[in-house]
Amino acid sequence: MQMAKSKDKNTEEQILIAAKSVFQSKGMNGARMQEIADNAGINKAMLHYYYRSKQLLFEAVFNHAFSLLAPQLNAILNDDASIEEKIKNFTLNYTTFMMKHPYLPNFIIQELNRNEDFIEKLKENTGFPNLEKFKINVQEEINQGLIKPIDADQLFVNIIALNIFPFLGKPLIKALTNKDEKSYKTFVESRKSDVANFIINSIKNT
Amino acid sequence: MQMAKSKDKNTEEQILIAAKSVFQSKGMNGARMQEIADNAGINKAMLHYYYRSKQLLFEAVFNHAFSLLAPQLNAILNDDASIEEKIKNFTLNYTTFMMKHPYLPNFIIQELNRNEDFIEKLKENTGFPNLEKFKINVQEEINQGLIKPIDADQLFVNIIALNIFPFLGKPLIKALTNKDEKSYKTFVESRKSDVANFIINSIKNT
DNA sequence: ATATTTGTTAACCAAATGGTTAAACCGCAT
DNA sequence: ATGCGGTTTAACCATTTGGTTAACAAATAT
Repeated sequence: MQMAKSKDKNTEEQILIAAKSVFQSKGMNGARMQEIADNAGINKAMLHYYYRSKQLLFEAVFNHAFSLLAPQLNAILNDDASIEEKIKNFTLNYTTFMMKHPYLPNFIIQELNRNEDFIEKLKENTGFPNLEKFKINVQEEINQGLIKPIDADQLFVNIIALNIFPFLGKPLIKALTNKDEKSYKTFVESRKSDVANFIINSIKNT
Repeated sequence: MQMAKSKDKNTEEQILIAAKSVFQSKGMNGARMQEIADNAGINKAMLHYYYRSKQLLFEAVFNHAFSLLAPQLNAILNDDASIEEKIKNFTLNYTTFMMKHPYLPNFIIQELNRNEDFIEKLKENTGFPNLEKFKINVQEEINQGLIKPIDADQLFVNIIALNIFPFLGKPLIKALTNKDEKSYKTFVESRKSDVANFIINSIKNT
């Protein structure tokens, strides 16, 4: 029977929390099993006891991270609001969420670039974001004359680029714009609405 | 005196070429000195003969990479064309350039995130991009009523976000938009003008 | 020619690292 | 109390990895 349930559950979770922290800030290649163990306050052998190998532990962390990102993207893709509403909601929600998980975008982008095969597995998951509905919505609003003609893929990439980049390029942007941590935060905060307005200004018919 | 100049020069350069290739595709943590040596077709000891340590070899590669990026940014910041012209030129030039060096943006962003202190050294270099002139230009055009009011920092970030992100998020975008290598290339090619129009549409007064 | 400096290599080294093992530990059922 | 299953640890192991060394080769200066 399972016993010491509270205890083992706790250890397994502690490991995942520690692994998240280390993998997300250092990446697969930079992460050290010993550091994860120290971080979780346990013996290194426990990592292998619960998750066989570094690779599998990494995948547990990565899949969890991606499972946080995917719903954010689906939010804009699969609801029935107008394009304008979608963009406003997405920009606000996504930025708010990422300010709480600032390592997430970088981690995912970095690891997807490290191993291109990796995303193939993700595509098979149910819940992997699908653009079909968004494309239809865009086409409808173009036909109705609400927005200017634009390729839906391009629009989608523009939306996520404007929202994600401040988290990917933070060190670069901070240096280029001479901002300290505090003013950078204000800067990103402001983008919660600025970015939506910027996009809508561009595509909306007057 | 210096001798065997052609030969040593050649080896040193071969090392840098190989190091560029390996560091840019695998990052500092993922790169292996042995792989660089193999790639350059020389003995591993040569790497240390010419560049003392992995760290110094990495910095040589990184500084060179950044010295390719910086002029791209300066191009938009320090000329006297109108904002509209600047954006058009930058978008075309930057995308054209990066299609030839697709690993560059990712490499720089990734390594700046790995070591935040790193950018401090870069800031000291002459030629580190400076936004002052761009800010003035933007303010002038706003005052003249040519473009809508917008914070110059936000505009700048939007411009580079839209241009850089397709190279950072390539695996993700490819998967989300169901594009293969060829159609992704077409997609990015199209952005050479699409992105400029998108931005200008947003900020230009009619 | 030959001494000297520079370039190159194979062999080696110490530290780090992912992973394993055997024994100890702990809560519980009998 | 004893046995048993899951849990935890210290010690250990093999491999990888950045880096060094000592000897050798090649080019140049004298």
